[in-house]
Amino acid sequence: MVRTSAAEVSARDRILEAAEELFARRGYAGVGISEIAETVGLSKSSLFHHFRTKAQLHAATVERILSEIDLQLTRSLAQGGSATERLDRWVDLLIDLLARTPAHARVLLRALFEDEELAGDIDERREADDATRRILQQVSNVLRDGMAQGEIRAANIPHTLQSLIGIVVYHFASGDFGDEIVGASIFDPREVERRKREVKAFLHHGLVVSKS
Amino acid sequence: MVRTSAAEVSARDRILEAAEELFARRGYAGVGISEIAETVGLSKSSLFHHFRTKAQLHAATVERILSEIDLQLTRSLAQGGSATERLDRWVDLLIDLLARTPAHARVLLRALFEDEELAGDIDERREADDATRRILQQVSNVLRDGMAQGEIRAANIPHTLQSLIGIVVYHFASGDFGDEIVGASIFDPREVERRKREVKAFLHHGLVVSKS
DNA sequence: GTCTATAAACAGATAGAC
DNA sequence: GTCTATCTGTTTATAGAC
Repeated sequence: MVRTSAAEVSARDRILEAAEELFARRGYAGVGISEIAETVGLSKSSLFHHFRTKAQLHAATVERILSEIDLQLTRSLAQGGSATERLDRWVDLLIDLLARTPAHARVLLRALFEDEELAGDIDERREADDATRRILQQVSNVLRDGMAQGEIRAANIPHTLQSLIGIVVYHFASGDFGDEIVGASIFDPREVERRKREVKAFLHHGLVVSKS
Repeated sequence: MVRTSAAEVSARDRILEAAEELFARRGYAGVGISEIAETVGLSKSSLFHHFRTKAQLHAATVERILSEIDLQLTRSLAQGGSATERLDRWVDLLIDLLARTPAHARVLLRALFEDEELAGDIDERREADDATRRILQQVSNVLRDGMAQGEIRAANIPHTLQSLIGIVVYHFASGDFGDEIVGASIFDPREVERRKREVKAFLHHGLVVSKS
């Protein structure tokens, strides 16, 4: 990987930033290479110098997001604490990461749906899959630990993972629809803080008031 | 609206079925009119006889799904019961509806993300929006009733709606990724039943074991 | 590393015959 | 209601100069 020497952002990174924004808004098939090139201020052909195909550019975009999230979550979970504390911290941090860059959640969810048309064996895709596995393995470990300690209810772990993804990632990918439901921008700092509180309260108490 | 006289499915409906399947797999921009036409066994031009534009065909596809879901959920909620009972029934039925037709959840979630490129004022889109509003209003009412009765915890209703959508709809839209997480097809009847149990347990108890 | 020019395929949509 | 033929613009990708 070639790095530019100084503080200036490399052409490669500027392409990836523009691509993320556009892929988030219109998906893989909805964005043309020429449109990304225009946004960056390069010609179409220059993009093909940095990325062999459109599919590889997309895979690199997804990989960049997942690697960053994996890095930060790993660092946070390493700080220790009870399973409940780690789970709460995981939720807070993931929400912060997805709220800071609105394009993240959308690109990630869309990438899930677009797995069929992005099937080829691209290095970046394999790295993205690895990052995904690491992220999921770490939450699984927290849940398993919590269950062993009696801190966390004995739920089915895979289905719990799916619920956590649905609750956190879907919300920040829901765009105008989400805005309309909550009556404000889902990325408004006040609404982000509210989301953290509501998600954690959901995890701690569920919705239904216990009769016991 | 023109209806064929007998049991045979109209060309319009055959187009909508093929369109749903394809839009679910590759999204709005990823599917060509000619591909849909080929699947149905008609020429490209024949599709333009039934639907003025590609955007209208897509809107009609989404509208058909939402109207069916709205109809069934309305019927179910009308059967009465406590707020908790109605909420549980709502979850069970929505999961059944999304599990019965794998394309449904994907088309719906993708439509959320593709709101930008489908902005025009199409009749079918307005009807789809109305159905969505009715569906959400009905769950909101259940939640509000339950809170008034002390059956349901005093949570923020919009954020709770988002969580419910994330937990139920995302799961059935997650495709191969979801399959890999749960270690089986998410549409396998056993896994669907498990999803119902896990979601309801989540709603009733949360994840964390209460210390009180 | 960036460019212009171009290839070859495909998109959505329309005209008009039957 | 379905068809063939066609228009116009756009797509990904490549060749080759600088």
